[in-house]
Amino acid sequence: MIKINLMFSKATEYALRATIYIAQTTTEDNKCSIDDIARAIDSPVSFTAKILQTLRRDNKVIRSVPGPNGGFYITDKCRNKPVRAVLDVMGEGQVLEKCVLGLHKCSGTNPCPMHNQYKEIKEQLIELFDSRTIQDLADDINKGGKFLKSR
Amino acid sequence: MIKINLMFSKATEYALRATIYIAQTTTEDNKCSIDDIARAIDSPVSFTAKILQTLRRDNKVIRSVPGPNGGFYITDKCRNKPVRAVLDVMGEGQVLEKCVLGLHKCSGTNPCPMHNQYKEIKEQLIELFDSRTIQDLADDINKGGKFLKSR
DNA sequence: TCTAATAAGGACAAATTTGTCCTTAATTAT
DNA sequence: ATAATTAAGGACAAATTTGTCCTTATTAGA
Repeated sequence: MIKINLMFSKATEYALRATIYIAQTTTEDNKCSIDDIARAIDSPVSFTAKILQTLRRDNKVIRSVPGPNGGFYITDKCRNKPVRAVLDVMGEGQVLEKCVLGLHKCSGTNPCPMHNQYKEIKEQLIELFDSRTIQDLADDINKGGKFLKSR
Repeated sequence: MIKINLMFSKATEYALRATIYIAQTTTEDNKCSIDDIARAIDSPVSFTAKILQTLRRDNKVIRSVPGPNGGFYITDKCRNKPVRAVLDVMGEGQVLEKCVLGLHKCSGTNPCPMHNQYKEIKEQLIELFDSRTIQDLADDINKGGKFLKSR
């Protein structure tokens, strides 16, 4: 049995991929369904449905309407949010700040032995998730050569 | 309820801290006990015991002997292994290679939209865990100003 | 050899994460 | 209004991770 964890929970990985897919394929007038999304990002349908509920909470990331021609979509305002917004709504916003060795309080004044070197990497990670927007990543896919599932 | 996951499992975090503590405080003639370790790294005793069993497997990272004056210690050979060795024995050696979006096969030929930028960060992470040795980190602590638990 | 000290190991329990299924609610089109 | 379509939401189940506890094995020393 091989381990494959890193960085984010499965739920957050699905959330990131789903959000990017929604940004890539929908407008307010052209929504997509749970089934579309799960197929496109290669995720379990029912679990994905749960995650989409979280993503739409308070309209922070995506929106949805039920009924015929309903489904999920994203507003222009949300498209332009940093990817970090997805982490936040999934409750993993602080993940990028965490200590590699798991100290509850690891900082310049109480550093773990990895702190100083890891800090620089951490800053790049934070910059990456704060500077790239959801739309940004969707555009990458539409330009071609980038994917949301393995082939 | 706040989330605090990142990067490694709790088990691996404890494993890293425990190994560093053992390198910091023991020699073949001066071992330390499970209780010492759990106290020093602020981890649950019984769970730590389990993790230590894994770490000593095949003498890959640490060694142990039961009985009076027994306990855990590390050989010079193992001290000088990269921290990556701890990840390997904990079954998380591949963690650093993983895709941030969770694609099973994310690579230059099948990249996720984060791949290119994340690759550079990933390389630094790998370099960090491959270049720093266990003893290295233990020395940091002995020099003072670095810690294995929060104060 | 006996006892004490210590780790090894198995069985189990609790907590969390991942996932499914079914019913209800909302929306649209007829 | 009614029917069809779709998401919302709750209850539950499975899998994994985290953690505990108890018994056994090993070692050292008296």
